[in-house]
Amino acid sequence: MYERKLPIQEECGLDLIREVVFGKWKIHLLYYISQGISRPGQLQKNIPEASRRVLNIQLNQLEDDELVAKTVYNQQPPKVEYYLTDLGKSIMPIINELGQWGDTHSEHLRRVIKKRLILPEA
Amino acid sequence: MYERKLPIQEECGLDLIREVVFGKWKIHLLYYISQGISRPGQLQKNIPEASRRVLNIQLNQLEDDELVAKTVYNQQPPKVEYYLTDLGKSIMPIINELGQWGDTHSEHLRRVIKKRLILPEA
DNA sequence: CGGTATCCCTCGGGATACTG
DNA sequence: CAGTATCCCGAGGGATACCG
Repeated sequence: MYERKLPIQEECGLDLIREVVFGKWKIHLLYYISQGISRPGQLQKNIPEASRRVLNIQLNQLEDDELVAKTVYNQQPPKVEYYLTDLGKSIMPIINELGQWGDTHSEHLRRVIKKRLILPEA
Repeated sequence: MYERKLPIQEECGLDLIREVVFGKWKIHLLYYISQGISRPGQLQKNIPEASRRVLNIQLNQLEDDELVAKTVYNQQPPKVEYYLTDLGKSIMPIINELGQWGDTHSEHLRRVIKKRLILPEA
């Protein structure tokens, strides 16, 4: 009965997840795209705290990771529509659960997070 | 029929989640603690890629956010045991799902992630 | 409207060494 | 064994301006 040195199976799943969805705005982007908000301008409006540049970077990464894809319409003015791939769709249930969890405990979470922002000046 | 400017409910859940679980090792820590690996030294062994310092920082944040708590035994040598709070327990199902999703798609994910690391030298 | 380039700066996180 | 202090670095991300 050897102990496993590295519980590869479980551990790596979490590592991979982190690589793919731990950008500051990635879960938001996935969420909004899943809601049919497909155009970059719309996404930007829904996440005003993020700059256009960062949003594009993270969209590109999501594209590289094949969680989203886009349709480019060759016209003036340009028009682009993002959509979830099958892989992207497969992760949405979990992201929705995360969002719900955050909502459910929002009061508590807001409290502890604020503490983090204020205490430092002690 | 007004459009909602800010879909506060859903959006904020995701923001809060990010604040609480998006440290580099937080989901790993939660996972291992949930598996009964409660002592700092053991956690360290299971996450050798992380330094002791960072692990402690993230454990402290998880503590601040009240996802985990610890028991300190006043003895020599010292002994500390972390455990999940009710709030922490409540998020484990989702984290497990994340891990499973990562495992399920590990082949695909490893492929696209590697691409990210190699292409840049073009 | 969509995308990228440049610049800059914060801060998360790694290494090491020290205290209880 | 557990925790913290110091030092340092790179990446991630914000602002702005410019091409298609």
